[in-house]
Amino acid sequence: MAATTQDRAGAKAEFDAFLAACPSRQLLGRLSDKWVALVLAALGDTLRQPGCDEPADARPMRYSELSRRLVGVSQKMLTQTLRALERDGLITRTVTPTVPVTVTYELTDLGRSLHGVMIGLKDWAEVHMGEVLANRDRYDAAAS
Amino acid sequence: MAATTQDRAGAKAEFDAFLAACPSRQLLGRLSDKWVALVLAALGDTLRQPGCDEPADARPMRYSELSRRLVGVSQKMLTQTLRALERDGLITRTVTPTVPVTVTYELTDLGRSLHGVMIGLKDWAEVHMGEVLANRDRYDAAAS
DNA sequence: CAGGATCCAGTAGGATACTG
DNA sequence: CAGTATCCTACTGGATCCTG
Repeated sequence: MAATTQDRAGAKAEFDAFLAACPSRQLLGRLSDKWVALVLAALGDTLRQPGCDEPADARPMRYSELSRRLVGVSQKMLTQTLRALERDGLITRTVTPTVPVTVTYELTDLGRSLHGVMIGLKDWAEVHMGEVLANRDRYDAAAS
Repeated sequence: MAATTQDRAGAKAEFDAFLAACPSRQLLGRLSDKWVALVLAALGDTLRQPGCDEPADARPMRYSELSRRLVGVSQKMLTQTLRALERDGLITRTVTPTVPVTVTYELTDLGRSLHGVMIGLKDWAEVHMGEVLANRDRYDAAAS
């Protein structure tokens, strides 16, 4: 997944996010979004529920299911994020003409390739939260 | 680095970024920042320069060096980002009282543990940029 | 149910000028 | 060199109302 070494050795990407004009800089900005991380995490996480330990394969999720999982997300942000991810080809949107309509979202292969990174980010935040909190206290105390 | 499986198996974190009130949600929001990703990537990337292939250990970077590497960053954003990262204990700030003053930034152990994830994100953006661009074209064309 | 449309407050973030 | 301080705009993003 994190093929950092390989990338430099083999076919070097012609994109460089360190450069302001590079499209990858803009893409990085797009991916660096709380809701993007959470949506991607949620969509890939469905089968990793308590009880089941194997990642298996992701189950599509409905709009309402996502909005319930991402506690506090506004429908505007959720829709906006989903649209952007769909446009970039990270997720698919499937409309089933039931009454009322059913819409499901699912990771594409491309989205799955990013899922690991996003889970890594989310997990890092959860695992190191305590340490970060302690660091903040120390920093703020020093500035007394 | 991405100990996703391990985290669930072992000591489950008491933080859950899916919950709005959880501090880790706010931390995720902070980390989900273009400049955070680029600063962290830059600080850990110093020894992985062309020519040298081994990651070895990161060299501290000066403020001006960072601002040159992160093309297009404003001093406000750079300073703001560096302060936040320092407060959270991800980087250290060292002032050497030369004339004029020299300030260097370096990853802490905590910062290094996040570096891999951030590099993963940046590299993903660069590697899959072409594919994403193609997906966008297809999406926009379909909405004609 | 799954959004679209609109309004509006808050803030992110650039530009500029100044300092130890 | 490495910032701090201030101003100001543009966009983010929540709240609200409406629809197929």
